[in-house]
Amino acid sequence: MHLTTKGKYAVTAALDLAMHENNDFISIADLSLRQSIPGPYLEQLFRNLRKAGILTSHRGPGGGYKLSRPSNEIKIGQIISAVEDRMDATQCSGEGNCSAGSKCLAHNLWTDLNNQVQSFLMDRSLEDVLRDSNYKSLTLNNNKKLLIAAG
Amino acid sequence: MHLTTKGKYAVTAALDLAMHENNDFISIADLSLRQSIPGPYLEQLFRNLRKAGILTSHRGPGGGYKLSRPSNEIKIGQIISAVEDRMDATQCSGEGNCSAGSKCLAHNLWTDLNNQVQSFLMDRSLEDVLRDSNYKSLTLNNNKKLLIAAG
DNA sequence: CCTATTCTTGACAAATCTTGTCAAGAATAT
DNA sequence: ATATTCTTGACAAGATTTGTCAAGAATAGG
Repeated sequence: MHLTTKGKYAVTAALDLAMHENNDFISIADLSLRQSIPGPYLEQLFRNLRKAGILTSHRGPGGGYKLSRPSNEIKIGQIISAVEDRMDATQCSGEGNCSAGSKCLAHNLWTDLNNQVQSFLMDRSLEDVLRDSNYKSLTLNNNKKLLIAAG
Repeated sequence: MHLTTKGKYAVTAALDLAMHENNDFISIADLSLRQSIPGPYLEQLFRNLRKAGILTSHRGPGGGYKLSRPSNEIKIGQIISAVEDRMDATQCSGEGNCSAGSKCLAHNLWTDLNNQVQSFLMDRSLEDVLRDSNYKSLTLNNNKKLLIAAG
């Protein structure tokens, strides 16, 4: 089970696109700058997201990328699946031949873990994550700052 | 979040030790053979498990390793913690400075995922896994075989 | 039509990590 | 004594991740 920066970059970039959902297309250059992700690397990741039908692109001046569906219809799990290829925790791709042709002692454990993680990621849309993460955090940070300043 | 064969080998080996809990010490050679894990590699992993207080060892003829506690008191999560050093899914080791000094858009998402996975692994002891995995699977396999043979 | 912009594609390279190996040494049972 | 087995440190091959690059195609705007 490997969740690398690849997947995390992809999610972050998609969250940025979700934040600017009403805008038109957003260029890789802008995204790269805002989220501190190397442009050419993001390019590579966006290939996969486009192929997976998650992003729509447009070339030429004013072109760029945007989400192909509303942010509440795109699950984090879909994004990760599109860019990560080693999320499976079993040694046998789930086939149950991990130990001399049959299931290893831990096979069911890893399968259960797979399901757990998969559910977690598929239960959360971009919208969900935005609602529950940064805005709230920023507010908290600001409050804290004000309190500190006031105290 | 990286769960590699390192962690999986360690769990498998610990499960083997748990299966032979009543026996005395078990040598790396035996374990290596039974579980198809490269001996010298297992050695390396067992260092960490010993340092973590999960295994007890004894040198000399008849020596080897055994669990330092009953198998129902050893959690899968403890084993994984002892050998894997990149299980954290955040980019910032949980410090919340993942994006220019403050939390990135996905920070809370990865923190929640960490907790989810950690709970899963800490909720399961070696005994739990043994009870729920291989024996049952073997039984199912045998039944299936019998049914196929009978059909 | 020309030009600047921006995605598209394929290939490549550096850095890091994982996986596995080895050898010399220390403890211990018989 | 001797064979067995862990102990420790270091090292190396392979795979993966991360990041780069360059040439090309589409397109908006003048």
